[in-house]
Amino acid sequence: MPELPEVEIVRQSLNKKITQKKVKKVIVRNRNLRFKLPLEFESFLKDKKIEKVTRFSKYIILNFTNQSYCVIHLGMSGTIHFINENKKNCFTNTSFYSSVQMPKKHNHVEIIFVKDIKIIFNDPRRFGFFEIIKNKQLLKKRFYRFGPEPFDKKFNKKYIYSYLGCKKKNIKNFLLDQFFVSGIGNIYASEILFLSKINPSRKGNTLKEKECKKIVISSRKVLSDAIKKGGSSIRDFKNISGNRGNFQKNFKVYQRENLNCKRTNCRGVIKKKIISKRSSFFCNTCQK
DNA sequence: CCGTTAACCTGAGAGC
DNA sequence: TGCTCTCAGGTTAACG
Repeated sequence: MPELPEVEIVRQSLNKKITQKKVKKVIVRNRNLRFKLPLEFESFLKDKKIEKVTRFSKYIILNFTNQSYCVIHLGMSGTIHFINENKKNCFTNTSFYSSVQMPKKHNHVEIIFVKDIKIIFNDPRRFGFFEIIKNKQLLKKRFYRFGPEPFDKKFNKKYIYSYLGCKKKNIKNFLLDQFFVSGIGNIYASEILFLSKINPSRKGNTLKEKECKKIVISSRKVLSDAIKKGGSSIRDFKNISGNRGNFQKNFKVYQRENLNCKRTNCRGVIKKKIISKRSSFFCNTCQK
């Protein structure tokens, strides 16, 4: 489901809700996630206190006060629900896939804090996963191969131009490659290329420096706009606190096949093309 | 090393 | 209704 903006929204609300809270109990109903949940998972979390909740790329990182960590990936369909037993019907805006009614069937992990506050990890497809990381060095090691996030100043024209070099892979796949750039997924890759006026099928080695610059600017714009709008909710998601993702209303190309191009003075029509088994949307007229 | 493919899963929606 | 097929916001092991 979630790309950088959606994960950031989840991080923000989690950070508000569980900072300084101590884990009282962990219940695992299904260990068979994308990677099998380690056997020591429950005991590792128990009695640890949350210092803060951070994020790298599409990963949520629970930072414990003793400098250890729990890394969470939501996969395609994972959601985190916040529940305060003292205030019934209190959900955070951490769901982008499911409706308010959580199908209990897919509640795989519950982390219960003091004062009857808990978070529930729900994931129908089970592509999501948890990892425990014992110290700062190991956390650094976990992400050392990852490319910079678009907001990082290392993600600049020169970096992109030299990384693409003579490589023949198409630019759409580069944007999805987390070792090149971290946090972009299938929706935002299409949106970023539209804003950059670059056709998703263009081979990496054909991009000019000026186009690399455009990718820097547009990826920052698309992702930060999406965060401002609370992320994208493709399914008809609503939650009780009333917050929901709204960026889907701003999509210029994603899921707009056969509709008119939104760029001023462009009379093009949005096309859909399967690139490496994943759908890409683009304007055949203004994306060269 | 590079680029592509299959595999991991469930559920919704389309078409018959 | 019910069956089959396709598709979905991601990652990674394996292959040529």
